[in-house]
Amino acid sequence: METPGSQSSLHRANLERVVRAVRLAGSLTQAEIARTTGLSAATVSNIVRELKDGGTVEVTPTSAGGRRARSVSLSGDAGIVIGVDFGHTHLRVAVGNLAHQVLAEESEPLDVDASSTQGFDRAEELVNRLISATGVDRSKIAGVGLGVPGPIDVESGTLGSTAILPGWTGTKPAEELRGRLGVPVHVDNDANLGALGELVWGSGRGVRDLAYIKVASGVGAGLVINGKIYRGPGGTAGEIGHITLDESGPVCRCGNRGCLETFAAARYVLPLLQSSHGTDLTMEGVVRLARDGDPGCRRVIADVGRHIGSGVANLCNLLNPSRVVLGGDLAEAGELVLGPIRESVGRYAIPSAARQLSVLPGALGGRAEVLGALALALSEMGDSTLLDSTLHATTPAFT
Amino acid sequence: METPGSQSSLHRANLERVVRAVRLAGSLTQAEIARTTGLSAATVSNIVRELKDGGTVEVTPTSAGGRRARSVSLSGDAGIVIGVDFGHTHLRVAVGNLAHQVLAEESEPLDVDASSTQGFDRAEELVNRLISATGVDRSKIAGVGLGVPGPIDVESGTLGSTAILPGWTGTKPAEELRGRLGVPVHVDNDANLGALGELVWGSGRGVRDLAYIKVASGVGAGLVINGKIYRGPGGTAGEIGHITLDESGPVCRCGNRGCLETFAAARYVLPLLQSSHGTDLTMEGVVRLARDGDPGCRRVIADVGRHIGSGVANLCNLLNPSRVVLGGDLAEAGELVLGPIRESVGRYAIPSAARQLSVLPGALGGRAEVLGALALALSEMGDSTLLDSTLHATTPAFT
DNA sequence: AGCTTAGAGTTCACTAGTTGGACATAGACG
DNA sequence: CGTCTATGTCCAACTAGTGAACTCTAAGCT
Repeated sequence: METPGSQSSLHRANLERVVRAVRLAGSLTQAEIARTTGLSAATVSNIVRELKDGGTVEVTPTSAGGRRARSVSLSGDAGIVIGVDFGHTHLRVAVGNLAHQVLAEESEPLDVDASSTQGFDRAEELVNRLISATGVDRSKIAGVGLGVPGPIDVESGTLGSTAILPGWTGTKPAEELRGRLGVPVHVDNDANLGALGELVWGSGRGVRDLAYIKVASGVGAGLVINGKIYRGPGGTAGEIGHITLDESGPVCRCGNRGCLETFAAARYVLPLLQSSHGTDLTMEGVVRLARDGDPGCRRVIADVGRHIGSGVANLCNLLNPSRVVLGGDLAEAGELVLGPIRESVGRYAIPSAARQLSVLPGALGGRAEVLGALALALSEMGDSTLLDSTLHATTPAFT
Repeated sequence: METPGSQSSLHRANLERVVRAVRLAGSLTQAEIARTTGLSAATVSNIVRELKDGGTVEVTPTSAGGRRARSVSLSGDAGIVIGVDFGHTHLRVAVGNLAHQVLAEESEPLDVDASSTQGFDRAEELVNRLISATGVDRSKIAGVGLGVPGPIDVESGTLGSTAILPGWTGTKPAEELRGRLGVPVHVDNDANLGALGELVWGSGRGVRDLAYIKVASGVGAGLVINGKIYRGPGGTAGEIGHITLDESGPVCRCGNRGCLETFAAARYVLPLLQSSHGTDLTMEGVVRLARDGDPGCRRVIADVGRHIGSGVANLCNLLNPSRVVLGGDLAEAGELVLGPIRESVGRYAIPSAARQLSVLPGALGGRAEVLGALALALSEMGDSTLLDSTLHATTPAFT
């Protein structure tokens, strides 16, 4: 690490400036780079040569109005990042490059009762499979982002006690995976990664401040503030599920009464339908039935929406984000749940805060978390362009 | 404005680095500067000479173990910033320097019915008085921070409609004051400035994330996230007063029911005591009576505290700040109100979020907003050291 | 008192890096 | 085919940081 303030650090900064400009635009000629970065043409010429020699960038001829300009674009295999997402029932892996393109992505079911060792074995295997499938050079792997479905202390990397996956409590997933893959691994919880995923590739593009609400077995939120995930000093920011909606409401697993979760999370909502719809109902099933017109399921989903809306209204008053993105299984219900949410927000949030808020369904579905893991890996390797948006990433159809 | 990425911008950055190091430490020898900034001794030598010639910095001899080291410190009159705070009943002005020292501060009553023109006349007058009192050079004024007690659109600078001061709606206070003083003026609302003041000089020192809750005629919060005021994309973040605590509670001026404000703000709470304690009661009076043992006032204050605590618990679940600072008249009640707040937070916030939260009274009382205005002026002129804390500012007794 | 030592600041030659201007290049347009 | 125009490259000039050598000062030791 060289000293900051030296000439070489300036040079490095300028290299990054150029790379960022190219990434944002997709491809640029040198003259365009000079204009957008404010650097002189001579400097750009030098920097492009250096980047080309280093393999970070590719140069292809173009036809233009004057001398033939050369189009500069990021070379696809300059660096590879990997996203791994452990869900409650699935394991997902994605491989991407520095140009924010997803090269490959795969998902497989994961047994909830699997031991952590088994889980990591499967993850390692799947990563290896995707790497050889895409034919990229293993040595090009720059970093890995890892998502876990539970509270994780980002400092120590230790998984907290209420993890959905039993038997994983107290493990250090990042360390474990790092040991197996031999590259830096960065970990975060699923709500935060979902937020990041939707921010970079989904419904949050072009926005700097958003909340991603994930409704599944519990209710959590990932907050993006100024384009970055906000975790709070203690790492527990975004616990919207335990906002109190009714002081004398049902008892929540957290010990309080009337938390949002007790009105919206699968574990509290599904029992309402068990007497009428059977005991092996899942959230997915409820959503499907509701879309097919089942009145009971519709009613339940609307009620859930209203309660979520109350929580979102509070969040909106406090944080005034420009967008709220709904993720998790529930998001599949579309307007059936979004309508009541918007209605509730409109009623309970102060008008000036609600006015410019848009409530959207996640665009990535269950992929939000893996793609967020990818984005985490990118951002941890110093890619500060993630929020500058208008990223034209090609997200291949999920296989 | 020169291009970023050039050598001269590097030089400028290094100048700032040195200034920052000196400000943080109070005074340093050149060798110490070199060590803390990572710059070489030669560079530091050049930069210090440049700063000394420019008058930004003063060099005084010291005795040390080797060659006599020269102690470098910011020269007191290198630049002056001014804070102006319009309160509901007071006008306050403070003068400070770049070393984060408050040179003079004064307050005078302001008639609520005063026209905005009158208000600005008074402000201009008071600023002029303090400037000549401190004997600083007018041309050294680098910027002004201005606080107004109402919703202000920071972009356009227009005061919103619910301002406490009647007849000020629609004015552009920053423009107005800029016209009179001839220097850049930056404006924000009182809650945000209070937060900034407590962050830099008060109960928020050493912390990066805090919420400043101001309870007065209404209830508002200023949020500091990552050491900076967070206003939200629409500029209305921090509206904790309109969090819904009881869907069927009293009707609030915002049109909803059961907002925190209806349980905690002076305008809703004072009427509760009017039949027993007379109609010309103020919040200040209630606090005084409560401290003297009046059971009714104590009860009311405790109830207010409990409700605020509920709101803070929600905030805490969402943002997980490391500190909550209570400001406004109510803060004078001390433990009478803090106790119930803490109790309520402990009950309603999830333990992991509440664990490392401290709820403190503001250390600056009614001065928080002016000092925050001072800090705003400093930060707007590119002083990014405000949060790096351990600032040993000397805050003279309030005159 | 005199010598030594060690840390502080300065000077200088050197190096890294950016820039303006001159120049070569290549297509478009008449 | 000449002209025009925008592009990319080269070179000399310039800016700014750095290591090494050097000077300076006070304290500690003999």
